[in-house]
Amino acid sequence: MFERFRRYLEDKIILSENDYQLIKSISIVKKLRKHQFLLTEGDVCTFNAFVCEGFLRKYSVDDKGTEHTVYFATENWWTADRQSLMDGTPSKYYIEAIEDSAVLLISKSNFELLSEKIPPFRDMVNQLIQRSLNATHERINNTFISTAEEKYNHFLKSFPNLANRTPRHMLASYLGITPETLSRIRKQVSGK
Amino acid sequence: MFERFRRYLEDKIILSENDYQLIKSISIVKKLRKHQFLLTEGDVCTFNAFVCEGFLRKYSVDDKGTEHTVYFATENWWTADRQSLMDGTPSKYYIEAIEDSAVLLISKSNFELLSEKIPPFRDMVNQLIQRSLNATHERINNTFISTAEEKYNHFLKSFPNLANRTPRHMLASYLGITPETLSRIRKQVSGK
DNA sequence: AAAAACTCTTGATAAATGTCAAAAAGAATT
DNA sequence: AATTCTTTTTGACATTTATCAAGAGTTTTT
Repeated sequence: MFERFRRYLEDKIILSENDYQLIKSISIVKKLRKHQFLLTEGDVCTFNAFVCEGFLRKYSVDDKGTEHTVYFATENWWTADRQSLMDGTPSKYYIEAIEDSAVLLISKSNFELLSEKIPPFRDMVNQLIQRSLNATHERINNTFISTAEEKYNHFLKSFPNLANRTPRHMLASYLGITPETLSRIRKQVSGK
Repeated sequence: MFERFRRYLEDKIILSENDYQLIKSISIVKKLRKHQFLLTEGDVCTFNAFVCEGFLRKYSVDDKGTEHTVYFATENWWTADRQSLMDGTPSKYYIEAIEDSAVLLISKSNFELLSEKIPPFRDMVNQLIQRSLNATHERINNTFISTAEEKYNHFLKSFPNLANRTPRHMLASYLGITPETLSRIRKQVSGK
């Protein structure tokens, strides 16, 4: 499993063999079966997770019991609850495997160690976070600008490889609409 | 004006007098009158801006000409279009002074210089971006979870000091509702 | 101070999306 | 292959929010 992560890193930054050994030594492989949780509400998140294979989502549950998907993560993506990780507060989110998955866990302290010892790693992470922030702002903007149908089409265009893998009701909850509305939109769109 | 920024920095990190002199030497003070733009759509954003005083907002304009406020910035906040800044692409956003304001501009290259020469500065910035990302995720989650009224109340609670300063139609566009709906909500809420 | 230009509120109506219930389709399990 | 469980679709109806138009308040400009 670590090989995946290594290839990911090789693609982004240049590291010594020692660096890779250090990273490998602190990485924990975790396999998850479909429906299994990596994090549940109330937990304090203690890791960053790199997705080697599979498909996960992060979601919250509101007072009425409705799920709201805030994030998907598939191969080569990261996932965690950064808020909880940063502040040590209990998480409001669930992170659940949508498919059988394998992730690499790096604990908070080890992650800080890596950032300290390996500047290129630190810079890579900071750039990722920047990009993530940009993408999240973009998502907010789209959410407000678009109708349900436009949001659906925008998702298809942005994540063509996720479209078929994503259960509809999870996609609906990611778009902020009900499964029924999504179903009707899909019918309309296919008729065009 | 630089004094404001200095106090802000003193509050967060420990720097030498030399560091402050360096920072001061590359900071550009810019005063903005109400309605004046710091950035307009199509511009490439070339700076990070620290708000010394005043009140600004960042918004996009959709096909129908409707404005969508994505961000407010007041004293001690930062503003920029990071996407455009990072990639050198034309911005989709306007940044406009809502009140007479004074900002400190730091160009992209000087900002990188500071991050390189002054590690505490770099760390501070990275932490800010992390927090901003957390807040933005939180905002997305709230947007989906909440009704218009809840979003309004949440804004009041989160930014009590902005509530009275913010023109209603801009607040409405930040919440993703129309000014008319906001007006009706305010009437309801005040009746309680 | 009057006029003009915004901003906010109110009312009537329309459109989009949500809710609830049930049927249909698809997967997983026996 | 049959059964059970889950997911998706469909229909009828309700609710929320948007739209359009007009009027009341505020600010800004002349």
